[in-house]
Amino acid sequence: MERSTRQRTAIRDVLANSDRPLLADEVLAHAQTSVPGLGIATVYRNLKTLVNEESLQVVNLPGEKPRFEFAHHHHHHFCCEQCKRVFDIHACPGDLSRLVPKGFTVSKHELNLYGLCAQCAINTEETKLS
Amino acid sequence: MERSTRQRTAIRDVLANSDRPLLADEVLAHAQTSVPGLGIATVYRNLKTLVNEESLQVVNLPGEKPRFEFAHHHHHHFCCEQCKRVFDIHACPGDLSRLVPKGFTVSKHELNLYGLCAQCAINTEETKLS
DNA sequence: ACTATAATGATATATCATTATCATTAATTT
DNA sequence: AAATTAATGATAATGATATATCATTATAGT
Repeated sequence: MERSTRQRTAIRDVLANSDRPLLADEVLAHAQTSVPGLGIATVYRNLKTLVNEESLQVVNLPGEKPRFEFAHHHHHHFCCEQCKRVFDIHACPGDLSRLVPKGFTVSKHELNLYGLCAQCAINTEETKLS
Repeated sequence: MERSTRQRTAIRDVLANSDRPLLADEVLAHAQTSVPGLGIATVYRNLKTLVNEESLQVVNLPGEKPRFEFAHHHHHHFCCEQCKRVFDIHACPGDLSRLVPKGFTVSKHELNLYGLCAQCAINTEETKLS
């Protein structure tokens, strides 16, 4: 059966406590604060397991490496063009079947927004003023 | 200077006459009907050139290889879950800045719809009846 | 504590789309 | 028609990422 290890716990905790999807490298870096020797292979192994058991969702944005977050209700993503962090967006435009041609059926949709996050918007504003 | 070759013309024609984004392999297959000996390297070379000069747009869908289409006005994509073809959707939900948290600014968005295209929806319906 | 074996870490290797290489072909210019 | 050289085609090489390998470590049941 599955065993509880410090590595596995650390990896899961990092993802459980994140409010945004993380890169494998980010998971590694954060988890290494509690388990210094942690290797990237273990991160990949655990991510794969969690994805297979559908605990984790993969967030794929064009030109970006996959990010991972615990599966939760339907939502979308916002990618900050400055800091490159990806945020969850819990609002949704709703039913979009009106957008497709006659005869097409829509079963799901994904929406990615791009722009500046609050933090980067402030920094950009400050830069302009100085 | 740039020379006009049968290969280049064939590749451009395929893309110019397509109403949906095509995979490199699809471009190759279609262009080979007019230039049988055409190689994949030439397809990639020409795609790259066209993307660099911003004539072509790259369409990246999660888990899919890149597709290519001539650049035109803002639009979205519909991916048929059955035949895997990707269609352009010219309708748009419009301004989505209402969806993001306070302080965030939205500069662009991309929307991917999934479901069945008209053709596959009919086939699925027929299968159910038989 | 002992045992069985799941899990790990380091790194070699696989994968596979894309690019580079280079001999050959063929489109332009003269 | 000849010369120049851009473009092509075949395929080896690359690059980025993820996985496999395997000796070692450490968890959990007895």
